[in-house]
Amino acid sequence: MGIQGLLPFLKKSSRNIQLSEFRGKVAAVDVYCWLHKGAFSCAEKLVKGEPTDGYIIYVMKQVNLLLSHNIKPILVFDGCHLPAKEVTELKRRENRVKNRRKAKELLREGKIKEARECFQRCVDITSTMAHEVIKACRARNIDTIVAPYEADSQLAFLNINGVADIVITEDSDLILFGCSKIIFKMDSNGCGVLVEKEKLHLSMNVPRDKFDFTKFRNMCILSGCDYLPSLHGIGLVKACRFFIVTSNPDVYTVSLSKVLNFVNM
DNA sequence: ATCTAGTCGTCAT
DNA sequence: CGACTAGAT
Repeated sequence: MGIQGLLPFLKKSSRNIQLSEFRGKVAAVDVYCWLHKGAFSCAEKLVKGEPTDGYIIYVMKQVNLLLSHNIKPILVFDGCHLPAKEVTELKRRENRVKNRRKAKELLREGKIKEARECFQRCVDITSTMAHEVIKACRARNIDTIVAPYEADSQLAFLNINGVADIVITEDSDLILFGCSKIIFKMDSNGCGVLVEKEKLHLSMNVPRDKFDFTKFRNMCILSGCDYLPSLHGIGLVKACRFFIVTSNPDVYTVSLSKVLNFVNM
């Protein structure tokens, strides 16, 4: 679930853009997002195990959109699952099985439209599908990378080290990973929302020289994240208010009573 | 005003 | 994954 409500919180650090602004740049792409959207168009065939290239067509359409703006794409794929997220993965698998049963049932009853919705809910992006897209890219000389684990950190690495000027994703965690420029909600017209690291202080309501990225990251962690149970009643706004006044930027050594006292709970 | 937990949409005809 | 929202605090 990442950080709840991070993108709306960062409205002052965001602006609408068009891909044409990034002519000549290199973009690292979180392909999982495109794979998932593309799989929607051919969900039933994928679940039934029937051959389809619908998702490949969609990914390549997006790739062509970047190329048409003279942007060089580097497609980053997910590698191994993180052991820390195994529980989440198991729940998702369970959900898929449930929806698959329901889809087949609806199909028998002749409720085609409702069945399709269930099929779309239980699509799984397999490594075989990823490999098909990689082959399609290789045939067209498009760079692809398979990350050791989740693509997030690989995307951030490429951006921080200057290999990629921008990152294209739907995952707000990339902001915490330290990316300088991220495009969210990119549509098929090349419009999207750009979030810049250099503008993060605007959303925290502090002057640029008072902004500390570590504080920002710890503020997000305090508001609640995937990796550990979170404090009830503390969201981004309260976490932000706390970190503006505290001199200690370390979320782990700050005393709990201090936090609770500050937000008067 | 803020937080939580649940539901819905992503494609494309 | 996020967006949106009803409902609780």
